Amino acid sequence: MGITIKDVAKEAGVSIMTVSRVINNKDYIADGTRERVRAALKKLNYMPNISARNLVTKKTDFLGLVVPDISNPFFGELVKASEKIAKDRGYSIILGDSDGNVEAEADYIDAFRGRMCGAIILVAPRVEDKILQELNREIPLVLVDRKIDDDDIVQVYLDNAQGAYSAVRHLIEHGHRRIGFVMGPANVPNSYRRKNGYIEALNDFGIDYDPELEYQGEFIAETGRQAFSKFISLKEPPTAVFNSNDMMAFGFVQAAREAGYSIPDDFSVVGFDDIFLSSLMEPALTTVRYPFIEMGKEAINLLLDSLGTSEKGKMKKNLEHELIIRKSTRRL
Amino acid sequence: MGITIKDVAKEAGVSIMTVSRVINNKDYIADGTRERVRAALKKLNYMPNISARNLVTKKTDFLGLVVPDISNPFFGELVKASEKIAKDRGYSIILGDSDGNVEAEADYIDAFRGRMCGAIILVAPRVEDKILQELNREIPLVLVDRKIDDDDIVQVYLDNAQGAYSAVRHLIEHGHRRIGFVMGPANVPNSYRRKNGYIEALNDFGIDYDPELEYQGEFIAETGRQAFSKFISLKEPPTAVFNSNDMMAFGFVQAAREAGYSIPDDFSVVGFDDIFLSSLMEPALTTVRYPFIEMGKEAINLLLDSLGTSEKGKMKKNLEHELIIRKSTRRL
DNA sequence: TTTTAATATGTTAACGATAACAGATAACGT
DNA sequence: ACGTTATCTGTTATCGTTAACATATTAAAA
Repeated sequence: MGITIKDVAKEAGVSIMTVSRVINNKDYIADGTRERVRAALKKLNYMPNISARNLVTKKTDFLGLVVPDISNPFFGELVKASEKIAKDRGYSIILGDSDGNVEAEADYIDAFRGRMCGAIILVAPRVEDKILQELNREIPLVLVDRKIDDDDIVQVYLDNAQGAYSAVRHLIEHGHRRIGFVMGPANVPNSYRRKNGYIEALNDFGIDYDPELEYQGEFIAETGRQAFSKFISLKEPPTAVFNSNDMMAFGFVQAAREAGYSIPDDFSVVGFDDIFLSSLMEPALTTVRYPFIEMGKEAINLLLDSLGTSEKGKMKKNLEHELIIRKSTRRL
Repeated sequence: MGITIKDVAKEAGVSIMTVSRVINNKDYIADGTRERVRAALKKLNYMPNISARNLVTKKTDFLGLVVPDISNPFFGELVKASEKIAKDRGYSIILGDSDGNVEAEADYIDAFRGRMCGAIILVAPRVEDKILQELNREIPLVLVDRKIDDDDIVQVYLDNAQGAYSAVRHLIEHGHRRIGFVMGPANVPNSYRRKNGYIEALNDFGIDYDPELEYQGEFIAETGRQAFSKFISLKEPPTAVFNSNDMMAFGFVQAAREAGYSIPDDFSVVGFDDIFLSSLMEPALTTVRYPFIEMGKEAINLLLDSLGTSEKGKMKKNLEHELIIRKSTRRL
């Protein structure tokens, strides 16, 4: 069926080894021979059998990438940036969408191990640390958007508590004292880190944490809508709401408007992530910019750089957040 | 380094062939033997070497997927749906982001051929028909969102002219006669098909096509902004605008508002695609729903089903569009 | 000229899995 | 009881490529 190196060798009148050398640009090939081989290669439209090559070299140029949700523009940007860098450096991305599901994350990890991926890039907030540490012993690994207390694991992350702190401080500095908090899943580290930042900011400015002002759900718009319903039914509703991500903020804004309220007049709303829609929505959303493109790029670069060295201790990157002030917040 | 089938065989006290049989659930294995092998498999945490397996079976469970832009939620949804179906059916997706670039599309196609993908899913509006036809002879292929006049090529598409026609008819039926058209790249089939639908609708309702009311650019928000600038400077600006996609519509709306105009009072705006943001923007966008999730699902299912049969002639799926009327259009 | 090094190519053995074939034992039908 | 079939396991060849080693030629150095 397929053209093999043998066919090329016969066509060019040389041994398969010579063909292999030409393909891999090895030294000591006579110019004439090289040209004859190249001509045969082209004539037969030869494509090397990657399986055979990988089998003998024990390497692959596949990188496994697991994200919670590609259809979320947030991760879309990250995947795009990663894929670009990977391609530039000669690697291909095998994609896994875990749908935010722990089992799926673990399944993909297993599948990627079996598929002989050269390395794995994980945006997997839910898998246990222990599993990751075991995995790291077996296959090169980068953790994206997740900090883990293990110097042997390459990681790219952002201080989420700090980001949340900036957002909440911004609200407080604009006179808000009753600040609602829309929280993500309790078992996701970045979720409670954002909560910690929220509480810390309240504390620093002498505001008591009121559990009534918290609504917990998923990182989706629907949760924001539900949070609105809860907050509006309160005896003393909040004047501002810090959402754990932009999708939640959208949901909140949408529900508020449908109920006849105006943003930011009735509620100041802050999000987290700064996905593409945040600047387009009405009103444009004040949010914490999450450097997801840089994350993707850094992840692949760090990973590929770490492949050679053994000093992964230095292979950590703490990226900076930025508070983007738009139109969804106002001075009380 | 890695555990091979040989190690497992030794551990279980059987031949490698017996281990292979257990792994692949072949018949005629004594229960006791099967259990011993399974125990050894588990104890050693064995992972088959996929390269070796692929080499001998001449199959892979990789599917190459090329999309123009994963960070675009439109394609994000498509990729997500495809990936899910692929996973359920035991395949993995290798991702390529062509950035809407012809060379990149071709590069990925080549890379996927070499990587021994079992099949290729292409969302590649720009590659030439001829290349696709050649490719189809060599490797199973599905064309997504692209109609090609070749019964041997599996394809999933949507009548874009019809969709555009619905959108423009909706505007005409609401009393608009001067309808602007924001067009995508001229060399992209779906781009001029949408134009054809636009013109056809005008014709059917006795409106002359006026080149002045057309602005041509890329499928991005910026083009919508530029279109606004052009249209507003016209002696007689349009009262409604049909954008070739939602992103353009966003840009148009954004620019219009920044210039102090109101939608739909000053301009009725229609988009195309119905991406996630369309329902969230203010005003919610009237648009033509593009069934991208169904497309992704159908593509993989059709592809995988076609792998067995040779009657690809029937392997075409024409999906239906739907006009979603929201708040960005009004009766004149 | 002879030795040594550089250049150029070929031969053989792996890599880790499955296919194809074959051998052995147990079960069955007549 | 005997051949036949079903069940179970093992041996060998093979997939397409590169690594390691070997050989042959040419050029440079002595």
